[in-house]
Amino acid sequence: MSTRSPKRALYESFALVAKALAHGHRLELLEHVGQGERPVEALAAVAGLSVANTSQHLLQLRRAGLVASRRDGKNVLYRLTDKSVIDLLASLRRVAETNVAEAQQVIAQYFHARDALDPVSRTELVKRLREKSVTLLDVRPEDEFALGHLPGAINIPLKALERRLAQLPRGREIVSYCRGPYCVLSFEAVALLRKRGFKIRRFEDGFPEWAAHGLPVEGAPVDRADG
Amino acid sequence: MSTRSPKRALYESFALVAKALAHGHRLELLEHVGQGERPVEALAAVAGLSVANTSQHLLQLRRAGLVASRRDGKNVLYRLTDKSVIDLLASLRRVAETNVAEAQQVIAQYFHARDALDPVSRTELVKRLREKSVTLLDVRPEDEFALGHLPGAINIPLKALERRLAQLPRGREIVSYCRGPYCVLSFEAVALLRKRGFKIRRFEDGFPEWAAHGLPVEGAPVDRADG
DNA sequence: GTATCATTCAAGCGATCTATTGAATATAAG
DNA sequence: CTTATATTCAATAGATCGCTTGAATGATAC
Repeated sequence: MSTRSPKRALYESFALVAKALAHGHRLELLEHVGQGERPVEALAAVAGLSVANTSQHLLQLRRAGLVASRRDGKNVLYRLTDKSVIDLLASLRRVAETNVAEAQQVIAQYFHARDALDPVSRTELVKRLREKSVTLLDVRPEDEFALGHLPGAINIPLKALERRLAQLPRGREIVSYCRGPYCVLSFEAVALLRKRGFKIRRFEDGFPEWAAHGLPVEGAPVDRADG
Repeated sequence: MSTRSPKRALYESFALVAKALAHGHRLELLEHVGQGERPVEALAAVAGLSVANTSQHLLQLRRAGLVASRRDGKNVLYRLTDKSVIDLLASLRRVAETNVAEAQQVIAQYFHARDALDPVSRTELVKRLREKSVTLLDVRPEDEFALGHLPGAINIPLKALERRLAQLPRGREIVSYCRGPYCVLSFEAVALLRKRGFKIRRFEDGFPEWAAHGLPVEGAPVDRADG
């Protein structure tokens, strides 16, 4: 391996991590793994990939130290190794959105309402929750909600939103969130609910970022000290 | 390009940035570009690569938005696009050093004295400089020093250190720094000077990180508002 | 204009990466 | 022990990447 100088060897180790990030499918898998511990099959389903392919990508992510796995009966559950992975993904997004024309174009075109949706920052959300002045809406699928969610959030998956409007408050401000800063679910939730006359804004991050900053979460399995 | 869904298109843009980081040579080039604006030839020389190869790598970095370039006479000068690139590199290093066995091994073996060298944090260094209780030593080559350095630092390139010991204070504490957290120059400087009886510690980061945090620098060309 | 220097482009070959397929392994259930 | 299920391994073909070579471009100097 390290037939080169230590300097080179170190750069190659860093490159190994970057290589693991260097594929759209793996970045998508990381976002899904970030919602909580899940088996390969479930990750394949949400990412729209074959199981074998998903397995290969996950193994690559594991070799790079970005995810870890444990066996649970017939399943192998994958999780992020570390909060530092969330930071890395955030840095990657930031560079792309400030410096890559194609990313800016996609964001402008499909996430156009981005600023118009009046995003709520993490610190603002913490404050608003403390003073109980907002209703939190989690629009992810039920199984992801079950793996952990922001405290007090109600879960109405985007697909069910239209027929469950009655569960949402009319006067009170709502803040919706989902898997991360570029997860479409809460973008669409805000668009839909505003059309229906609700007062709603978007949380600028998602569940994994919230948890990675050490803020309280509900419904998550205990973070077992691994062996 | 984006025949896929916007979500996929966005992931692919992010992957494009990661791809640019996914090669040891490009990471090394980024560290050198981070010292200041330099022509291709100079970068090729410090990185030990052919000019053509260096040019290709730099073009890839440019496509990914990590570096920018401008022509100055016969030369094309490359620079980092943005402070966010420094953050990204720092995040990448952090993940590798906490989660990748091979990186940990190299660090333990060749940068062994890492903790023993008693690194000085950025905030501590700011404080010590304010109270003028340390001498700052920049051990990078002269041309890099000329492109910008920490305020008040004296420049003695590592190669010249042994014959210029007289320029260093005996009683006073010295802090040395160079290109970044894993640049070997200041590791070796500390090792050498301690053997010679000097009181010296290592700054945990390097010049680019200092500058990226908005701290004052000296000797740098003005940051022209680009066109 | 011609000569010179720095950089980039274009083509090519070997090496690496990706997705698929079918077989192998590990665990659980009957 | 046999069967079923989840995941991984092994082999493969096609695509992409990395480096070298030699030619082309851009800018300066004469």
